[in-house]
Amino acid sequence: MLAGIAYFYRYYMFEELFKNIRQKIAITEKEEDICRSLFIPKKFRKKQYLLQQGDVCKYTAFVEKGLLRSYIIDDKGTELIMQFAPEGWWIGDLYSSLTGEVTEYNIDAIENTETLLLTNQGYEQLMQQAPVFERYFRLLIQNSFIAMQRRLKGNIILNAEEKYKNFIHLYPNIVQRVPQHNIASFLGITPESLSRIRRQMTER
Amino acid sequence: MLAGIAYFYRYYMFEELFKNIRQKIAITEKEEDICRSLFIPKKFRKKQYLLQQGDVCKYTAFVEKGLLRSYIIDDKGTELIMQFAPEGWWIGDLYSSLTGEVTEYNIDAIENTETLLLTNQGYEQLMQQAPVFERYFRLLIQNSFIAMQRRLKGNIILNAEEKYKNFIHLYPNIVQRVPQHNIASFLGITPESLSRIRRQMTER
DNA sequence: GAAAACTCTTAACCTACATCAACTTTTTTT
DNA sequence: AAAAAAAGTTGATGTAGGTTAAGAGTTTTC
Repeated sequence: MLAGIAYFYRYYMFEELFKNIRQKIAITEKEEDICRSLFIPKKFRKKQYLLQQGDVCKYTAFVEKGLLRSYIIDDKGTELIMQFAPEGWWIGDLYSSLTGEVTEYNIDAIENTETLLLTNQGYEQLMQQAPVFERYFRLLIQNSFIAMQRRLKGNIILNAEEKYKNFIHLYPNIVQRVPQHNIASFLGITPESLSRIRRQMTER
Repeated sequence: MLAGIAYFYRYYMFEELFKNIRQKIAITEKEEDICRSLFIPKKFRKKQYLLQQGDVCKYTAFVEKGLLRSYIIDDKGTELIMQFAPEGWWIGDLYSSLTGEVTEYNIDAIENTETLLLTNQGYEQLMQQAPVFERYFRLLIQNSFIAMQRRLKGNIILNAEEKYKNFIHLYPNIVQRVPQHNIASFLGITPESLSRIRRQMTER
């Protein structure tokens, strides 16, 4: 009976992950089990850190429920949000994980969040034990790259208002869930500017 | 004798490519041959297009010698250079290749350039015939993603002068090889601004 | 449920960089 | 080697968005 509960619990925990994986590749029962053995469920309460600058990144996190953010802090002490990670997104610092160098990123929870952590070794093991994941991660990073390229482009050619409209269009759900100044930070504009832009948008 | 020359020629053509591949993965003679059968050597003269906006991207190019650029043209008709691709770099439009949608990118040659083209089917065949390349491309895109992320960050937090200095630091060789207004375009600043920045830098 | 800590708004002022326009220098074409 | 085209410079002027500062909500904490 206890085992049954544990099984159910584990099954429930991996729901989003397997949904996400199956959108990209076909996996067998066995490969599912490998995942269950390698991923570590972990919850983060609001404001709790998954990674802090100066650390070496040990995990890449998959978000099952909730919302994380990664950001850097520049010379003047201003935050620049690099990524929001709601349900179904991965977050971490690939560079630090790969090289073992310390990270400049901070990752913390905007909402109470349930994650599945994959350690760096876990990642290697996954690749060896279930090589289909080579393809899964290739596709994942491919999409991230394309998204990042677009974001860069938007960042250069759009003005502040267009950036905001574009953001609303791309991530309507995130707009509802994060404080406004976080969106400003993601867009690379000041909270004051965003506030003015929003007023102008309603005035017209 | 002719076969000998052809062989030598082909060997020579693939030099950079194999060097690049071997930095990431180990490949066998057989896999080398598969490459030789799938890549199409093609030269581009200065200003010649590899891809134009409105086309569907059919090839991804590896640069053996020379220098290509990819850029988009915004509403006001200004070019934004997304990438310079000197020897040892890949260039194309991943999104258009993957989806079959038309591209917004233009790719042309800044210098006379020798490339190896991989068609979209060629890519699929390569993956099937030599699955190690799944890993090669994953690593490749992983690095591109990290680089893109850094570029975005720099673009948001640095001022124009810092962006230029950063560029010189990262790509000293490219600075020598491309016209100054192309660098301005890559950095998302005007040629006039870059000219003024350079004057200020020598004055001090 | 009062205090403290965030979050958002508004206004006055400032600045980095864009725009426009004219001119010089370099490179390419014929 | 002249003409044309492309690349780079310089100055005057404009402006989007940053900065500073103060106040008004809102949410969290104890």
